[in-house]
Amino acid sequence: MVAITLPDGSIKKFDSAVTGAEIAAAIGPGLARDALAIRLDGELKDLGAVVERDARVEVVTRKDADALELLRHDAAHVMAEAVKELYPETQVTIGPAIEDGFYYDFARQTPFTPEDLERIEARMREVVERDEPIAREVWDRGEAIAFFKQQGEHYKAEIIADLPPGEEITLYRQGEFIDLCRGPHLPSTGRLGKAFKLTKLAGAYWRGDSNNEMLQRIYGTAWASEAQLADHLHRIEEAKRRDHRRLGREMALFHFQDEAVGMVFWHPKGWTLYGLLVDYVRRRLAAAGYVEVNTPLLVDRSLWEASGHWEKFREHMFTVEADERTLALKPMNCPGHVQIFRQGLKSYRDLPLRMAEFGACHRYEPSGALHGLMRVRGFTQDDAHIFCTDDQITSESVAFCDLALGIYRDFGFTDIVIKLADRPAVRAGDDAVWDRAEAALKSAVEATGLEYELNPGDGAFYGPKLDFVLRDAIGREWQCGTLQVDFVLPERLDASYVGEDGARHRPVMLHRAILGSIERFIGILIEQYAGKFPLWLAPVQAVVATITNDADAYAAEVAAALGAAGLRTELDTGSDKIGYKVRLHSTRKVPLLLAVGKREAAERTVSIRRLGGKAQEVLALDEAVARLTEDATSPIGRRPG
RNA sequence: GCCGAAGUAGCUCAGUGGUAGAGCAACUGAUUCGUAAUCAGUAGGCCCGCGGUUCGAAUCCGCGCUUCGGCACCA
Repeated sequence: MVAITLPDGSIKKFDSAVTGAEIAAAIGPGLARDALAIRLDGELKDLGAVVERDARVEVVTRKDADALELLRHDAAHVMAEAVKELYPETQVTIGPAIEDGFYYDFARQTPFTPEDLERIEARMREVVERDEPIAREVWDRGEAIAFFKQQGEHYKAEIIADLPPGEEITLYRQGEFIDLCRGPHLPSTGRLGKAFKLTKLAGAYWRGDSNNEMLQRIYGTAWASEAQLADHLHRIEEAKRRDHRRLGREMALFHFQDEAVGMVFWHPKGWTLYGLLVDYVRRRLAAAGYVEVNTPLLVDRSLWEASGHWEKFREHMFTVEADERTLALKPMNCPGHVQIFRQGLKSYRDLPLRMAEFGACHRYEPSGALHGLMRVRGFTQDDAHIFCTDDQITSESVAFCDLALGIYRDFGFTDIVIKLADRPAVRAGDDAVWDRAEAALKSAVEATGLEYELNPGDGAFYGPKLDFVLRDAIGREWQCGTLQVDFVLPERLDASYVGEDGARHRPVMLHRAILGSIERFIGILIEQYAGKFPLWLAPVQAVVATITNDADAYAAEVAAALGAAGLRTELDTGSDKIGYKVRLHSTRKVPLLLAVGKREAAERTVSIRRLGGKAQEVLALDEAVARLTEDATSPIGRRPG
């Protein structure tokens, strides 16, 4: 007797062991038809899995969130089957389900072409049409290895040979195609349905190691319904429309060109934005007790040798020869800050010393890593180093988390994941110090009340760190802030302070950034806001547009009044119709459009239209200036001057 | 850096061996209009670069550069 507890709490009894399919059938014919798999005591299993003892069972259908992973995993297998049919000389390797879809890595001499992709997708649809049953088989390890070797599938044989001893070797067979797989799978290929699409071709290293040969990866997306697929494709289009590289060009914010690969040419409107961000952060830092400094871009090699960068970071540094010496463009600001710290004797009374710099850094990034503003070779960090005692690590960490989260909130980021990376295998400093530093970071994160993830062993060699990952308006994640504890650099560069006891001590350095790089953060903001910046950040805040040229003189007066009140204002006295001007400035994403015609000129009013809205608000000029300057106030109050 | 694809007007793209094109943007003129496109005209090109094949190359071939999609990298 086997008693199966269903999700609604009811219990079905069977005389002997039953399969998932039989359980579904016992509940109802509709469910039997829709069943894809079961969840047995919380664990996903094939529909054909046998339940031999009392258990909780849920029947999984397309409507369940679990179904997506199954569908995607099956899509990968169906793709592999299609590829083997079309190109039998191809070897299969691995093909997992991933976010939004799946991929499969293949080994093949001649690369796949975009036309091959179409053929493969068409063949996949035939495999689905055939509705081949998918059967699970348990194999002996040696036999499985011999089988795949004999099939010419050397990668599969290698994977099996590397599986931990004692692990059950399961193969899944569908039609002529048989693949090593942990499962679970759908009962047949027909259940995959039609809601899938192959999306891109890419290279990928075998086992993710760049020392290995490169395989060919085919990516696809798969969903439970065609409506979901259409939604997904629509989201991709939406993301393209938000792409900061496209918006940056359209909005005349910046450009790149071949003579300065990976470095930004900031245009007037982009530089306005840049300045606004720096100004905002500068005032936040001042309020949080930081001092600001500036250190040289070009520094002699000897300092980088002393700091350890020459040894660990050399290949990412640009160098310059001059005066028979080798200078390096700074890739980081920390060694420079230690030089300032070392000027003059420091007392424990000087600590914590929070030293900030909008530090222009250059790094020779691999060419394939460059990506618009997000990954550049010349950028400016909102960097700071906090020199403090061991005892101050906790309070400084808590204060930093508070500051960072406040800043993120001002830009509309509230969905933030914090990652705590602790000691790596190879590290500097003794364990007692690591214990304290890790505990300090942990208590700082806990004080924020936010959830955090542990990245075990992912800390820097010189200390543990917290990373702040923001999730933007369309769900993408960006790592921005960081807080790193460093016990090593003060030692290497001989920073010290005099303690209460009159003896010399090593300070601890906390490396920290909030936006990360200004360039990158602007890229993120462009995409977060889809170019429609909040009023305080918009490069052009208002356009005064005339309805007829009779209002030109008054319009100039309105624009001047707004400009005098500190609003970034443009005047449009062109001879186009007001409808055209509304459209033009709307597509340019100007937040405020002030239309003035004969009526406004006569009454000394303005008609305000806000971006995205249709409503117009007619206000007296003085009132409008007061209202709009109020609306344009930055989150930390009016800009001085 | 590695695999693949692409590079034609400011932008989006057509042109696949025989006189470089369209739409939008720009410029000029007319129009003076009440909230997402007024009309007409003009101008705009080392077709990424360098070699090669050919009577002839934007088009075919080779090399290089850059960009895009991934992989690796992101101390």
